[in-house]
Amino acid sequence: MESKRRNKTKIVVIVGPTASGKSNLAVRLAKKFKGEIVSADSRQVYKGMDIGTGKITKKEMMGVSHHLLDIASPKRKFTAAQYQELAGKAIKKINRKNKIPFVCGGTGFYIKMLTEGMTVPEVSPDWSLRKELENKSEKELYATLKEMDPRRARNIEKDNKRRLIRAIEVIKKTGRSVPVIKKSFEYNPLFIGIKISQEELNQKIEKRLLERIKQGMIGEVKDLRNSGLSWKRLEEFGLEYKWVAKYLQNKISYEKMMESLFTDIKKFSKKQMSWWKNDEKINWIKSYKEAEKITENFLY
RNA sequence: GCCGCGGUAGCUCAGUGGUAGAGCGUCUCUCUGAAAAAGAGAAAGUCGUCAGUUCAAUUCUGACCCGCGGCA
Repeated sequence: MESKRRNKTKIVVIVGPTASGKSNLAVRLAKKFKGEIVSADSRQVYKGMDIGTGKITKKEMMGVSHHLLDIASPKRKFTAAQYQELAGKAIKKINRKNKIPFVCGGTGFYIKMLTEGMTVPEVSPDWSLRKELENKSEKELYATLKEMDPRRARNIEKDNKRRLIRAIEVIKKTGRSVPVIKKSFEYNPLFIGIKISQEELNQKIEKRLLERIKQGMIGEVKDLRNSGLSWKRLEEFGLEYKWVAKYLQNKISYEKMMESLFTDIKKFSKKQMSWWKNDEKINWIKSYKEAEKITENFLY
């Protein structure tokens, strides 16, 4: 096992819920161990979405290079497969400079795709087909899938419309069954998770939200709208963008917006944890010192 | 003090003479190009208290307690 691992690129992966202080930990570690950061965040990839996503500022970067921020237009949908490819490239690039890649972010699915090298069917989304299938019921879609791809039908969730549509999309385009997931572990990762109680996290979330408001989060959403994004699209992004957009359309009051933001962000943080809490590969740390020590042992 | 309305799951409320439901929340879980997305499952109530009618009461009756509104 060890000899096998020796040839693989070492990466340090930092996970944790929103507001737990991942970015700061990543920067400190990267600075100490000559690293660069690869973000794993499905919203921070978009340009113009800064305050609402909690994107790190130039100053906070402390000179450490960051990859996969501001690489997509919010007008188009960025996908997990694109992420996988671009993150892979970024890691190679960092590696060639003899630096250590530090993957840091809150999107569990992206991290999983990257570290487990999941091979996802190479069929790009067909939005008109999806729209068409959207009109059918889950039952109908399941029946269709069962006929076209019984293998995939066996392990899919019958009530999950979105996934049923995707599976049908794949079989329609390729004519072949949705393949069983293959995993390839290209990297040798060290997983570091930030341990924090839900109560403490909730306090941080509330404090941070008030700060974001002060920093002009509402104006940011207005700007995005003025740049041509539809309200529907803004709501699709979720959390800050969703609730501020509803507020700006006068669908809800300011109080309702704040209340929904608190509850939704807390909910989101719990959902994030469900990706990691039972993962035995993760080293849960409580302090920077601990993280530094584990990283040092791992790298040298 | 009188009149009216209400007291059912952590919260907001349905409901029925045969010991109860929903939404939200909580907890588990899934995750095959939207993942801040999409979906699944579970736990949870002495139905305000006491008494009466009844084979049977959360449901009907009475008293009491608590909350809200109105009149004094």
